[in-house]
Amino acid sequence: MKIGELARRSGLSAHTIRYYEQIGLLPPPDKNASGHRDYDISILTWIDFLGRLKATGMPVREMLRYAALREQGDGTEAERQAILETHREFVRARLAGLRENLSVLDTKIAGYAATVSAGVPAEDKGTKDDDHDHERTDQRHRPL
Amino acid sequence: MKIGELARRSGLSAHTIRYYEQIGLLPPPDKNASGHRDYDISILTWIDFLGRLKATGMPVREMLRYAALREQGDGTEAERQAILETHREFVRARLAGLRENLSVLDTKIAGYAATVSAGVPAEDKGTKDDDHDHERTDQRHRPL
DNA sequence: TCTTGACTTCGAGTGCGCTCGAAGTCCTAG
DNA sequence: CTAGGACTTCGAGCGCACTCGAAGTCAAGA
Repeated sequence: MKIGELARRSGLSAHTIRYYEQIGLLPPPDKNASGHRDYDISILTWIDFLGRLKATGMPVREMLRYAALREQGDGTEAERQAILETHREFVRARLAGLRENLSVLDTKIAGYAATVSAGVPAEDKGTKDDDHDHERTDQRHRPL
Repeated sequence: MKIGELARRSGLSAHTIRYYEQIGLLPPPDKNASGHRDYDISILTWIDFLGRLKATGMPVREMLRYAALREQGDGTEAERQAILETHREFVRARLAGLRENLSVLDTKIAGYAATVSAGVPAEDKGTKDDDHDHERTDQRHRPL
């Protein structure tokens, strides 16, 4: 498979694929007589996994550590596992934070919904810690 | 409250606070006789909310839209609500993706755990779509 | 009085992760 | 034979969100 096809199939651009190879995220592929890159289909699995690491917020530097171990092959499994376990904790924390923020968002939207439907009384809907924007602070106690 | 204290209390740096003001995320605060910024405590609520938008992946450009509406005040509620609802969908999608990737991560870690404990047989643990790294592709069918 | 240190504005620099363009080579179809 | 397009390397540029430093002002404490 040449780089163009890999680009199509992986969703990365050919530019990005070369960049990933350059920094060491992708192993250097075989090249044909013309010097063109010739990829094994299995690279797609790896690219997919890289995408997941990326999507979960792993920085490229960390992916590089993992990729280097993978290249080294046997004997690096424990370290690779450790990297993934650490990352898993990171992802779990992110999920928790995201869930919390989502609920704040829900509350705030509910506040707007109340305001909009009830026709502006915005004050004293009692969503406690969320004053749902308290507008410009300088007009104290909103004159109405 | 002066900028230093706000920095301490908000977790942002004074530099970042001025930057946020400059781009329009924070409203220009009163200034005292010496030209120093004098913040109302309520700004903390707003900064906290901005932090949540940021933590959930809202780009600064979008926060700016929202902040501008907030500055405009009354009559912009529906639009602000719409922004938040759109963002909520975005966050939900992210959560779903994150959860999926987390489970892939779990599977992969389980694969490593099996390899490590069983002492290398790595092949045929049967985690289906995850060959748990398939090492260097050029050593076909792994010679052992 | 002097010094310390928090504040001001302004513009330049940083780190990340690509993204693009230039200049050249090579394969294939018409 | 020629035109087109995909490929090569190399290095520069970009968008985002800060982050920092320089140079100067000002207020309060020893």
